[in-house]
Amino acid sequence: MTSTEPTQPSTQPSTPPSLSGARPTRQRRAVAEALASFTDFRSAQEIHELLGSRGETVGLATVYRTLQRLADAGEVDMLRTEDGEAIYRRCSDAHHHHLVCRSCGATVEVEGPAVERWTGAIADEHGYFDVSHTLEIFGTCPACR
Amino acid sequence: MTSTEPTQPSTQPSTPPSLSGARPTRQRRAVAEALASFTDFRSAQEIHELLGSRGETVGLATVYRTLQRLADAGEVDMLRTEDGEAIYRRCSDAHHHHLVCRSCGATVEVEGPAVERWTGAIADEHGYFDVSHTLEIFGTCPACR
DNA sequence: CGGGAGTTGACAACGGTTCTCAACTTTCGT
DNA sequence: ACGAAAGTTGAGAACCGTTGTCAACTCCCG
Repeated sequence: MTSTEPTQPSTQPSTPPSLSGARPTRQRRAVAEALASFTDFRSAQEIHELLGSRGETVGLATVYRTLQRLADAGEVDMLRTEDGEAIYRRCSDAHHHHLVCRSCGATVEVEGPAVERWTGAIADEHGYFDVSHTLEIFGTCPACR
Repeated sequence: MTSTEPTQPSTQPSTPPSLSGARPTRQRRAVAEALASFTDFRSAQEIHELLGSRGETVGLATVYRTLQRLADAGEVDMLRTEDGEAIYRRCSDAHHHHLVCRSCGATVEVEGPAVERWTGAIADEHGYFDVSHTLEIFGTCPACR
């Protein structure tokens, strides 16, 4: 039962995901650095725009390819919004979940060994292996009451 | 820590989701019945084909509309596959989660008071209220090993 | 039976994502 | 260092699941 601080516009920098294996081209580095500049989930298109607004020109297709590669390599988390859009985020090394405010989007990272154990146990119980899970908690934050 | 049986090609019939509120047209009934004929998750297009192969002609748009309506009404569960496609399945009324096979889609409904309590506690701890959550477990089922 | 609200379906439009392919980089072998 | 092979890029087209459009049709109620 732990947590970090809420992550509204938080813009503190961080270490970009490694390009493990891939050729370190200007474009790939740019995407990796962009990922380091935010902590919440962003869509490929948003990341593409972000790069554009910084003067880094990187083709949209390249952004998609790079994100996909990073996701495959486990360097970033990828998940789907309700409407099917893929969103990405560099993953902190620790596995965790999000408590998200429905109205303002304020996010708290939470983690709990209990859930991790539980999902593992459930999967085991049914013979499923190679298990992963997604869990998001939604609510209204104190500021929006 | 509970569960129901795995839900492979199991084809035993069941009660179709209710059309609560909506006009009981031939098409809506057909979709509801189709949903009753399987227990795993299917895409809108698969359901559309299923209907076609049964001689029930229902427009694709209507299938989408009906599924959406049922999902909004909580009559069916909707979730997204890894590649963003929406898949549907009639659901039991009790709140529960899914253990889904990544490769064949076999689904087990699971429930666990522990998680429910945990999410509530976490939310409380941060002052969030009006809480809900989503949780899906993915893995490879024994049959697909 | 009549009329308005609700529903349908063919088809177009949309939007996110992937594909294509020629031009360009990077990396190696020598 | 040089050149060739392999990998990467970007613009645009193609894809495909999904949603919108709108005239024709159904259902329900009086």
